[in-house]
Amino acid sequence: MSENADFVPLLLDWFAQNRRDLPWRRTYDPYGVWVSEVMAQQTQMDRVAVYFERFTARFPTVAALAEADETEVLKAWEGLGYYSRARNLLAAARRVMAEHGGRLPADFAALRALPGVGEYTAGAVAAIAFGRDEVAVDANVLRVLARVCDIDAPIKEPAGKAQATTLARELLPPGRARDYGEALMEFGALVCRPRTPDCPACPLAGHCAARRLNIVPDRPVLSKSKDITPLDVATGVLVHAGRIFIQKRLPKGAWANLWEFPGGRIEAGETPEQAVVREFAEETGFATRVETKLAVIRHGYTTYRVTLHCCLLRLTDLPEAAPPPEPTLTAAQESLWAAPDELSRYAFPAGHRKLIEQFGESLRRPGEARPLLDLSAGGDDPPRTPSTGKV
DNA sequence: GAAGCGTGGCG
DNA sequence: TCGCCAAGCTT
Repeated sequence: MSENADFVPLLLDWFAQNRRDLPWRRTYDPYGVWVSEVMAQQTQMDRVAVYFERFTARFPTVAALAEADETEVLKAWEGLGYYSRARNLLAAARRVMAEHGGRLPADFAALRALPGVGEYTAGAVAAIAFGRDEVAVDANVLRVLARVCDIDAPIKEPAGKAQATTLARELLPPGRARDYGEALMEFGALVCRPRTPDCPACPLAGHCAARRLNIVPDRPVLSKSKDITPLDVATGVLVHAGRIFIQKRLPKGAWANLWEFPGGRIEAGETPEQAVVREFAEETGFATRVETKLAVIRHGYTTYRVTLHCCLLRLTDLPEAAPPPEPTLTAAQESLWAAPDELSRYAFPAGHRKLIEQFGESLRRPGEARPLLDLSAGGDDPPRTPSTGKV
């Protein structure tokens, strides 16, 4: 692989000309770099930038974050996914206050010891925020090195990662870890892209082993992909006396500590309406009936592709004037009856947030003869059947 | 080592 | 529509 021995100066030149203007690059404040790197885990930079601005405006320093409630932090993270990142970030901020005097440590090992900081993030913060000679090997770096240096091991598996990491360290120009690390990743994101590498415009083309061998489509070597399971889920918006029932999920597993409408998997032979009534009874003890179907929302997560059937529910055998009953919770740690305009305070999974936006929109639409969802209580006559559009 | 953990964009 | 993929970490 002698042909690539000298590509790093070209890479640094390219970066100097093509560096994106990302918010944390204005000052490289360590706290900002850290937040951006945690947000960037399994997330593309264009999305990170939007959340970053809002998050750091609300929590501008380690101290400000450390003093926050988890509820607020999750709300600021809402829609970004992988919510354990937010909970770990908060826990780490509190530890930085307690153990590091409120200043993020510059040392790789001390960074690596913080919750939510793995090999990548520790290297990225050490190099980018503090200029330490460390490497940050993310999916971009793996792909770039697999192509330029012709790594033939599956690049996401330990052997392939180890080869790439060794190469990345050997190629690191001492004292320039920040530019080098950012350049490798930026180059992977903008030029040496996953399925559409821009080889004709590539400044490293003359140094790329995969290009010389005409095997760019075969680099990196990919692992076998996992199956995606289709899943039908029913969820219910229970309305009583103008308030909506929501519950806070358990502290472990998917969407830990986020709020939601109760619901669950539609079993074989069940209709969505039957499933949501059954699930509601199991999770809250409430006896309900379906008043109307509100929406069908499609979304995916990890190994599932979910079709979410959303129903408007009413309590059976309870007058609207009666006070909201107390649930017996089996799938949640807490619950409450929220006024419609209070729902925006809580963090919901994306599918449920879409549902809220949809029926919130119908509330605000004045031209309709009757709102899609009538939250103004009473509820004697059911609303018109809405069109179950995808969201 | 493998699986769990979100979401949205794109070809 | 569908599969792939993203500046990964934890258990």
